[in-house]
Amino acid sequence: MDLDKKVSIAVVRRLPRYYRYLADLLKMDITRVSSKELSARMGITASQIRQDLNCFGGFGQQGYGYNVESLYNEIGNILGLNNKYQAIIIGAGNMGQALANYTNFEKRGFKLTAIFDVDPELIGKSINNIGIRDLETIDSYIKDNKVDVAMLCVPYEQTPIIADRVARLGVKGLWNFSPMDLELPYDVIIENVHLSDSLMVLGYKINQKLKNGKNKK
Amino acid sequence: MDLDKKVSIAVVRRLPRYYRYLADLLKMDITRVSSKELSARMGITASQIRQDLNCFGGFGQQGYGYNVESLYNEIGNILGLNNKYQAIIIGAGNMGQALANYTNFEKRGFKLTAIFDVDPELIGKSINNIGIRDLETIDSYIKDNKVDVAMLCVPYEQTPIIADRVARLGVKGLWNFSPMDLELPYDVIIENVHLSDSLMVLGYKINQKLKNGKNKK
DNA sequence: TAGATTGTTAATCGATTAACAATC
DNA sequence: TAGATTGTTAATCGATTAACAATC
Repeated sequence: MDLDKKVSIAVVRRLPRYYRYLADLLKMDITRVSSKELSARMGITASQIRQDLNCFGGFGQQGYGYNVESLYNEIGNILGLNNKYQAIIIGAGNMGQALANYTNFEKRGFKLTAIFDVDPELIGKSINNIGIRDLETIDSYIKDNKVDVAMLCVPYEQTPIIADRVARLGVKGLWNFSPMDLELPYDVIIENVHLSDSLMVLGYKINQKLKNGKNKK
Repeated sequence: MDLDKKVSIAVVRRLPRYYRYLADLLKMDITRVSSKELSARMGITASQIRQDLNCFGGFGQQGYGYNVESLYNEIGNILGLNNKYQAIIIGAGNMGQALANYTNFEKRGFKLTAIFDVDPELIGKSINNIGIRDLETIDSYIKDNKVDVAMLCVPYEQTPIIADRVARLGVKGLWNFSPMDLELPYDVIIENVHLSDSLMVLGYKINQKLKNGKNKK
């Protein structure tokens, strides 16, 4: 419980995985788990599991292991899933609509409150009970509603412009779906989802496998 | 050009980023770039850039740097963007539809040939000129059409079942959008897009920032 | 108590950065 | 040629793994 030594991003990115595996165990009514058992399930070393968890506190008990439910809750807290960060989606195209239909924002610590677009066809409609508003009105909306997070699903060229605009208005975090690395001169947290990068990496991996297959002959 | 020392995944995941930045330079009609200049743009060290590129070959020239266009093409080749991996989308819900509307598959080395779903309302319709077929018919489709990649956008519970099914049929790679880590006893390449994990990490980062802000006072 | 398993320190491994000879 | 910049080796840094005393 002392900490505030900086936790590396590698550790942080494993937290949601732990959380998922613990949810599975919970569902199976398993009440305790050792780092060794979890290691076998997850395919990472028991040592790493213990190291990772100890970045945040001593959640286990010698000779016993970890209580599944309490560890699950602890990790949920660390991830801030109990938050209600006010979130908006900008861009109601395919990706924006897919996101808007995501039903687990609240379980992840977010609350979707509005969607914005420029298309008159879309403005006024609703997705999942969330209204689509005119992008022109976004400034006052953010000011009035203390928006914490903007989810950016706008076309490539628009992305840096909109990102800058909402960052100026005090949004704390951006979830960016455009294939670019945003650089903002503000103190804004950015989490990128680079789908096309991921796709290219998939292509690379398949190539490698095929190549190696041939070489082995 | 010797290589086949294994390239680490960290390096591979940077390749699409290099590719994007080089595309930007190309668009600006910049013909040459040094690792130092690229370093300044990308915010990674020049040393790392040179190390990364030299995993694949000596693309530069002493005293000159790198030719933007040829480096761009080289990286495209390494990523296999000239491939035409036959791809199908399984699940025509929100995410599946968003993917189906993605227009750059061919630029990324993939060709979308079919979409599958179980919903009678959807079967027979088309997205982006690609027909939605009955999931029941997927086995014969994969056999007849030599499908390389399946993009999994099916509900959580279905995912491992469908993944196993298409893996058995010889699909080479899976692009998985379900929040689970697929484990298949086959030699299948898996690339995960864990959107909810990404969202939780965003939440974590925002929490940390807020916490540190308070501590600093 | 004896056995099990953590929390934590120390050792190893791999990735990043620095340095510089090679060379365009 | 002199200057610039690569390719590559060596040094550093950080993350993962191993080991084990502490303790439930």
